[in-house]
Amino acid sequence: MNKVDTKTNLMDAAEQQVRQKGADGFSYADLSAQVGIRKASIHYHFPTKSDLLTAIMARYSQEVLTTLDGYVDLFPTPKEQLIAFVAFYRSALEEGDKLCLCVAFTVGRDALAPQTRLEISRFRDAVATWLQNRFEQLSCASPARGWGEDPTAESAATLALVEGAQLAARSTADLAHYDAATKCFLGRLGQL
Amino acid sequence: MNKVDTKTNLMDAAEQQVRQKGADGFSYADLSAQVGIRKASIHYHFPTKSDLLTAIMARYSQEVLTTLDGYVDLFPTPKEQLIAFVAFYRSALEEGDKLCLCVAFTVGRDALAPQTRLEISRFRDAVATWLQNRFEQLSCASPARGWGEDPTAESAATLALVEGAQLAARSTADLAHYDAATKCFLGRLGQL
DNA sequence: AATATTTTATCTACTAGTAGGTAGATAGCG
DNA sequence: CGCTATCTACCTACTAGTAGATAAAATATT
Repeated sequence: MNKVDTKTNLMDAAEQQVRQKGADGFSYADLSAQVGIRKASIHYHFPTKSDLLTAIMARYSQEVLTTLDGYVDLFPTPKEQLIAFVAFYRSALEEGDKLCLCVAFTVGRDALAPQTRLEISRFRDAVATWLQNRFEQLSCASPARGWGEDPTAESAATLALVEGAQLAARSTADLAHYDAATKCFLGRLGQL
Repeated sequence: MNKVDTKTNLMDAAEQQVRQKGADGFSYADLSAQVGIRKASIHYHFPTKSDLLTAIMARYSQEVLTTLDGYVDLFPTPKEQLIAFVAFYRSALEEGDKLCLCVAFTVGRDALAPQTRLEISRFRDAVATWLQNRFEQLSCASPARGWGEDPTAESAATLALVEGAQLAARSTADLAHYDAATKCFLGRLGQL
């Protein structure tokens, strides 16, 4: 079905746009040019821009959380799972010109529809919980090494670190800034 | 001089708007209503929006760097200076509805004028250098404690942490998220 | 000191272009 | 025929920015 693909194409284009320029940084006209469909036709698939934004946030959330859960099966230790987490947030930057959708949405958060905001905070909570579980396992596996004394705080700090590292990289479109910001964390992980 | 104040009022209003909603999130009409001047009159003071954005970034940069340099004189140890740094980024959040101007600009960075971008990256570099100097002093004062082995990396990590913590707080307009994200860092500092 | 000129800061009124969104026609398909 | 997906054509509201008038204040000239 080519018809269904149009919807996916629109979501792909919109996600890319938001991650590059923010929710206010693109228009249905931009999408129209990118997907090769008339501007008005977009409204058939997504009646309002809010619908579109909510849809891409929900899809993004699902995809990322599936990936993270996959890491739990894929890597045997919490240490390796956390390394994969940092690498995943690095890969989300692509050429240094994109951010995590969640980060891109946060700046203009007040102008978003409540449903979009809900999707965003659900995502953030889920990622934080995932991280917290990793740190809890870490404290069981190798206690009293400075890790896992407060898995909740470690989780919040790690999420802030990778999101902040994305901002640093985005500010000059240079992935080296991401690597610099995450170096110490990875170094401390490596000592386990 | 009331005349000069108008310019300052415009910059104050614009800075607040950008930090709340991003550069694309406000218009000259919004500013007009806020400052009590006709929309067209704003162009007298700032011919283009880019001029205005560059001006507020330059002013912000100067103010923040002056504050940070003040901390070096105000607090005797790098440890206390770093604690003040984390507190300063917390205070920039105000009620949880504002971000560091630099963070707010970074999402829509591609659409900004080159001069604005320059001002942003200069600011980022200056803050990173300030942090690096603190970590270098820290490694002299109390070496071999896990700190200061790589002041450059510690600096990048700390900047990413506070900026990421701001995002976390902004996402739910709750300062507690900032505190959670910075708790481990402050805890590790406190052990010195 | 009185008058003329320029500058400053604002206004009203307008432009071209873009935003998100709507109405209604149309083409293809089961 | 009815449904899906698209189109053309349009709307209203808003965007940044411009043109030109105006009143007051600062500066220069007589």
